[in-house]
Amino acid sequence: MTAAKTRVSGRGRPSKAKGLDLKETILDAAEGLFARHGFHGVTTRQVAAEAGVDTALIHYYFGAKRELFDAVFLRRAEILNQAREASMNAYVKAHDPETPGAGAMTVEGVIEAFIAPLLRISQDGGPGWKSYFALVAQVNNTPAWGGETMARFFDPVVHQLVETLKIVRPQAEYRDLYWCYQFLTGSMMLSLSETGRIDSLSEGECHSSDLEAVRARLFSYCAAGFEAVIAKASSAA
Amino acid sequence: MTAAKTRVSGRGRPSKAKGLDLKETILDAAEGLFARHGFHGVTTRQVAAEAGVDTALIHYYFGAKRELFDAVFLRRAEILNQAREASMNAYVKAHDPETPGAGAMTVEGVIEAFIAPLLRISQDGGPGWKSYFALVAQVNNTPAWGGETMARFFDPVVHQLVETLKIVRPQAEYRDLYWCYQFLTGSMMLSLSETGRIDSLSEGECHSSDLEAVRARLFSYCAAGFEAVIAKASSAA
DNA sequence: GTCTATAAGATGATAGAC
DNA sequence: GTCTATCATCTTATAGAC
Repeated sequence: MTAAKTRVSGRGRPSKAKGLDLKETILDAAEGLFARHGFHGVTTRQVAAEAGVDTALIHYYFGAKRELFDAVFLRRAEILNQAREASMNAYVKAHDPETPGAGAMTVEGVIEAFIAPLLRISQDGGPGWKSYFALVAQVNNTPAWGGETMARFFDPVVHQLVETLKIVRPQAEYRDLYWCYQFLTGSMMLSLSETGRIDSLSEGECHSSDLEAVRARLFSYCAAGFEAVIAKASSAA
Repeated sequence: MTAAKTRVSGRGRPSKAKGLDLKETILDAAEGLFARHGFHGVTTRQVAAEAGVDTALIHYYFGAKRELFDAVFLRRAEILNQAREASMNAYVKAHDPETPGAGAMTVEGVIEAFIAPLLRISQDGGPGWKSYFALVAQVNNTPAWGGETMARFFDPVVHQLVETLKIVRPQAEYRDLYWCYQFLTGSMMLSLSETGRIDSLSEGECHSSDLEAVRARLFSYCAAGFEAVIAKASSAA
């Protein structure tokens, strides 16, 4: 539906050194389509049409279709990881016990430091980021190559989360923290993908695009869940 | 990989009135493949090969590819809904205030009545059910036609959950209950789809196939989350 | 860098023999 | 009911002109 950015037809002299812009245009188009229909649900022709470029250009820039997908996935993963790592480091630093007057870290605080950057980026980052989160959510639930892809890109920051939580609750077992992380990531990814299901389910009471509503609830929801699981495990031991 | 059930080749006289069995065989094959690779990631030829039947038979029995998918999705949805509805009705009845000696309903109890049937079916139902849950999880995170499909099949039982929770916590706002349900379903679906990611993430500490571990944590995790969100909303009002 | 043209093969679906 | 054979179309990807 959406055509090319500037030029309508590919006629005549390409308006100079568009190479890099075109590459981004193709990535944007691919990102949106992959997010909506999945890897196999999109053809390179569709991507070319959406980007307003020729099919051959896609192969010229990215090679095979799967490489295009990886390029889409990789483009924002780095930014995401840096934002989350910085957020968690800042939280830990702000609650350094050596710092006078700094309060102690809390489970909810750590979880907020882990999730909040994603909500903020989704809210302020524009439609490309919305598509990207939907894409990640889909990959996360794809058994075939999803688990491997997620691990490759996002495992380090998750380990950072778990280790930080282990500092806050030293008595907690790692297996409880990992299970709780799985619960957390399921909730978080579904919320970030904004599927619209809660809109119809709640008959207009809630809107999946309302990430402020997510922010107001998800942190305390997850924190209470973590605490409950940890407490239950301790009492059973 | 897996060949046909009984006959090795399609040669000779088909061993009588196999029609219904074959239909199920095709559905089983399609279910497993769709669960792993999604709708567009599977070809009718692959389904035919996996089922050990001819390609034409698939169209003879089910028509178009999308109709085959719907048949796969529908086959177990009904069973699932009945199991969950029965479980929740039984829980409500067991805690009827009119019944002498019956304790009051709890948030955790209601949530357990909602989720436990799925865990039990996945544990006792065989590999077909495992595939089915992975398939539902994938559809749940598919923006294109996923939301609509999920709504069509599973909205009623979710409304039943929300209404029952509203009885247990009358002061809770519906929007809080719907948001918490979204968090719950994200956790639940990811756990049921057994993607294997937690296995590598936890370096062998946890296994996604260990639904007993999920059972031991998910109910209390979600219940604590619901309570926290409800409490926060009340105090803010 | 960008387009035209096309190769080489896979895909959903059907008609008709048995 | 089941299989053979095939159509018409679409797919990814490349070679080569400009």
